[in-house]
Amino acid sequence: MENNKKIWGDAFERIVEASAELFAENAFHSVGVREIANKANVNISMISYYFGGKAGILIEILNRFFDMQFSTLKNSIVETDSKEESIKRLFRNIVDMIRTHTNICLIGFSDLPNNVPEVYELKVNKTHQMMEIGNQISTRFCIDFCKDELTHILGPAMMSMLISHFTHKNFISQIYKIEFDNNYYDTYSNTLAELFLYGITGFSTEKNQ
Amino acid sequence: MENNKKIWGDAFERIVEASAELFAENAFHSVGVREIANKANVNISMISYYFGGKAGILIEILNRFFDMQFSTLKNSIVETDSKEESIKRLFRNIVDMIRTHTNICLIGFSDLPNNVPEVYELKVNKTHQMMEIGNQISTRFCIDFCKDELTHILGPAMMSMLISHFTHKNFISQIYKIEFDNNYYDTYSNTLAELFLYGITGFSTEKNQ
Amino acid sequence: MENNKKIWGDAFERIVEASAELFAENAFHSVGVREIANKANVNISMISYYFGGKAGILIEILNRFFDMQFSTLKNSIVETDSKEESIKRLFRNIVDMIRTHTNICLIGFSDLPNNVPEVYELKVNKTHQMMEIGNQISTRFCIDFCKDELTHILGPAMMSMLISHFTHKNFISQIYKIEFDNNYYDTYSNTLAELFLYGITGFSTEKNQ
Amino acid sequence: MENNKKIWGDAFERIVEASAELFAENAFHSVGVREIANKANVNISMISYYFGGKAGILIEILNRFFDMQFSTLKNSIVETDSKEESIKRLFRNIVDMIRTHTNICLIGFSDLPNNVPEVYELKVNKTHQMMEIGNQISTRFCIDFCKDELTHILGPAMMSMLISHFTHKNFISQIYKIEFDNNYYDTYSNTLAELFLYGITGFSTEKNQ
DNA sequence: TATGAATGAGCTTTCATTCAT
DNA sequence: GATGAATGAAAGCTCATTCAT
Repeated sequence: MENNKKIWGDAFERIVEASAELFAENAFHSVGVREIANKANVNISMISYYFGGKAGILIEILNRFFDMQFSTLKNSIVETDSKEESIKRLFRNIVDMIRTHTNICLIGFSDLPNNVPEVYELKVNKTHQMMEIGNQISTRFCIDFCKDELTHILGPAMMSMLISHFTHKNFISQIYKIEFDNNYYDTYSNTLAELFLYGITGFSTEKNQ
Repeated sequence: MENNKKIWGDAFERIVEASAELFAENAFHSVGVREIANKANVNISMISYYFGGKAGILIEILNRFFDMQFSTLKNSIVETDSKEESIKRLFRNIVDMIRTHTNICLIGFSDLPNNVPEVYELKVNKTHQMMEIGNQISTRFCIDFCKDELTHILGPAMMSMLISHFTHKNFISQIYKIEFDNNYYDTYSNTLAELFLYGITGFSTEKNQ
Repeated sequence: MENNKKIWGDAFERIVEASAELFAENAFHSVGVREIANKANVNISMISYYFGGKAGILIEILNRFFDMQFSTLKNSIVETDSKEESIKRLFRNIVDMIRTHTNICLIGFSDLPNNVPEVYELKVNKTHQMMEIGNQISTRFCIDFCKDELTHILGPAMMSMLISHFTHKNFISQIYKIEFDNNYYDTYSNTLAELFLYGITGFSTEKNQ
Repeated sequence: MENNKKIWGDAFERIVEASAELFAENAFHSVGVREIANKANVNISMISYYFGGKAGILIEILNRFFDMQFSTLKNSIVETDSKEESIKRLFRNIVDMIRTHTNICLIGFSDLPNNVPEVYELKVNKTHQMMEIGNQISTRFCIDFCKDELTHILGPAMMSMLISHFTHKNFISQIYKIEFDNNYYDTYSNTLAELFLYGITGFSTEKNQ
């Protein structure tokens, strides 16, 4: 498929982008191929032609998501970092990733459809790989405190924490009149990193000093 | 509707329960009314009869979820608690709530459909109420460290952290052979409470002592 | 059924009236029993109970219509009338009938559903009786000019002419700002009677004198 | 839509014809899309594809009807005609139109559904146009006798008279054993024209001479 | 008599996909 | 490569009617 993308016109890419936008806003099953084809400005039958069906687009998006996520995590491991620097760099990188690829990340982190076999399998496989990477990261800077069996608690907890703002963003912006700019996301990333490092007690101390 | 439930037969309740199970497993839009009617063992037209349409079931479930969530949060505020006791009690109560009403909670915490106007409005309203309760809780035991503007970060982060395990449960259980019993959830609740209180640094210290 | 009406409460009558109103405005098949029951303020099942089904209401209405129509026509024959008096009296009586029982007449004159066997049969029977009455009327005052085979042309033509205003009333009143009062209907009845008697040529002469 | 008809297959036309037949026999609301699709020998979803829904077919038919009716009326105005020739030509042309397009005309003249907004609007618009054309015709050959305010009486009366036979045809043919051939319709058209011109008095004189 | 929950067949419309061109 | 007409299944919903109470 990677090869075909070069041969095929940019219709392929337009479909992916349109779908990412639509799937991020509404559930996979509630987005129709007509809607996608419309937004992408391509003929309906191109979706089956390029992707073998609607699910194929989701697979493509998920593959991109997981590739991106894995490389972001791996690239965040810097040997010379202290534990605090590690976590802060990690959180900053993840937040950057989500900000620059919000749609794809919202889709990747959301509850994916379990009733589409291909998607389900991919999710199982990638979750498995994710856990391994999580272990590597734990090993890197948490070796002295994280028991193995807790990886599966702290890992998902950390990722869920980080994405939570983006899934609630629309609602939060209706209530609090906040401008979500670079400054905001620096604070966001740091606040959660410090929460993760020192908890609300340590966090408070630091902030109030 | 609360009154009607007593008058109406238990078909009403069977529909709610079947739907909760199905909506928890797959997205709202990918569950059909025929599937619901089958599982609930009722005639398909009873869904419109009782709920005015498929969306009505989701509204009923969401109302139950938010009622439950609000009362759980409010009931977790005990004046005599220390900060640590507060957080631990809160986390324990939320985990209990999720365990006893897993389906409803998975639905309530998940990305709800934005393209169903009634559901969207309810979500906006309830998110607003939720933020107010979050503020009350912050005020109760975080007054000395939580700046107001951080409620909207820590609140969603906390809830997302707590639900994260349940959304990943099926995948985790395929990888790690863990028995999810009372002991497990005591640990789970405590681990996250301590993470939230002291971060991974304080957490590790305590655990390793 | 005549007997039952006295025994039964006025629910029977309320159903007939509500249905007449609804059937007059919209086609029989597009009016639901719920709508009828609502408007008549009775329980849905009363319709089947009293009338044996939705079609039963239409049958009741049609029977009333044909009874009314037949007696109106018969009562319009006055031995001592001249031909002109006959026609004018006839037209006046029919217009009166339509004005006082507009809904029932609109239903009776409209295209009745052919796909409801009971209704179809009734329509065939009553049309047959109607033709006989038409013949009697022709015989009474048209004997010298109407060949038998023309009854089936002039009869329907006359009735259609007379009802035509009422079927178009809503549209006409949107275009011409006319008050439909007693005066209007005197003119209406007379205009058509004269048209029927003398045609537009005779009619014009008379009017312009 | 006129353009598309050429591009689209003859499925479009088959749907229109099948629907015209069915709508002419039974009310719009009592004809199902399955029935139409069956008769037209097309897939059921083609109805939404081509017409956007069942109502779209009716709109198409009504547009054809009104176009046809308007051009028939306009084409019946011949400058050199005497008043009698005018009316006779007009009636002959209308009867011809109804005979060659019976189904469409029966639909167009019948009580259209008021509860389909698009249809209702079209009916209002076209009735308005129809009245204007009626005025033109009155002006042409009735200028000396028809007061303006009577157009809305004589116009509908005339059209209703002419269509009346076709709506009663099935019932009439069950009672009178008449062959409805060219001769019959020549008589039919002439009888009504003379009725309209001279009334039953003049009519009888002429016929009996 | 009167109720309203329950039924099952039916409705129109939309779905993702295919195929001849 | 690309089109858009065509397909058949399934979607959510409404229908008139029935039945136990």
